[in-house]
Amino acid sequence: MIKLDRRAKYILAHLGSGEILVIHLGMTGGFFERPHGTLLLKHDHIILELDDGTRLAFHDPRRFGQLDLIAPGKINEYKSLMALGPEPLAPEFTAKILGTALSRRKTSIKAALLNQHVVAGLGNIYVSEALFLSGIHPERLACDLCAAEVKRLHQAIPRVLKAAIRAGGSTLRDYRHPDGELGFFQDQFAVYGRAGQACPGCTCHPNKTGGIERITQNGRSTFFCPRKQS
DNA sequence: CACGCCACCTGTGAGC
DNA sequence: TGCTCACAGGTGGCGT
Repeated sequence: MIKLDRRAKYILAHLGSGEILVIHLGMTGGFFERPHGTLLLKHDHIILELDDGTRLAFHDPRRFGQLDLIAPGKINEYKSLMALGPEPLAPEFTAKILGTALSRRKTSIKAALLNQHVVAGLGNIYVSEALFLSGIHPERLACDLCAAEVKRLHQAIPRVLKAAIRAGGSTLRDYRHPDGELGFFQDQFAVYGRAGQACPGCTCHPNKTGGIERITQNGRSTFFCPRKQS
């Protein structure tokens, strides 16, 4: 392997052969060292032997992950990467670009942000968090947002992602691994998974008003504060 | 084309 | 205690 790269939620491993190994960790995928002579674990699906002899296992209990070996020069034809939207942490991600993309979407802002063609790399958790930070109701239509709201969203998205990266990512309740370190951003969630609780800095009383609410949009949970998001 | 829905998969935890 | 079952998520295929 020559170098590791990333695009959206995909890891790109450039091999000496010119091939590129495209890796998506899915929900529960990850690489773990399995020294020679040690046993593989249940859910170790693929074994990689590195140049220095290190034996790595791709461990993925739910098998949502994927590995694709792309022939030299063919990465631009790889469909999963072709139509991805801008990287939210790159300079190319401007409020104007975001606003233009959203103005063409006649779906909820929640669904639009989950769409990797609009912005690349946001998952269900971070969409809820970004909408809360922006004060935008998740059921609003993407094309109905005003410029000020797009601007707030454009600021909130990198803020949420950077905070999550700083905290080492998020580890949800059903994924634990003896060798794997856990992320701790889940402890900082403002709304995600906190239905019925008070949101940060909440001045209303959860027991009287209901606190954070959970709804289902396009088959996925959304958490939001109906008083702070409109 | 754009959108919604469902399948894929398995560990977890609530409820009986 | 032991069982069943709904639920969680990212992506892609399919139907509308």
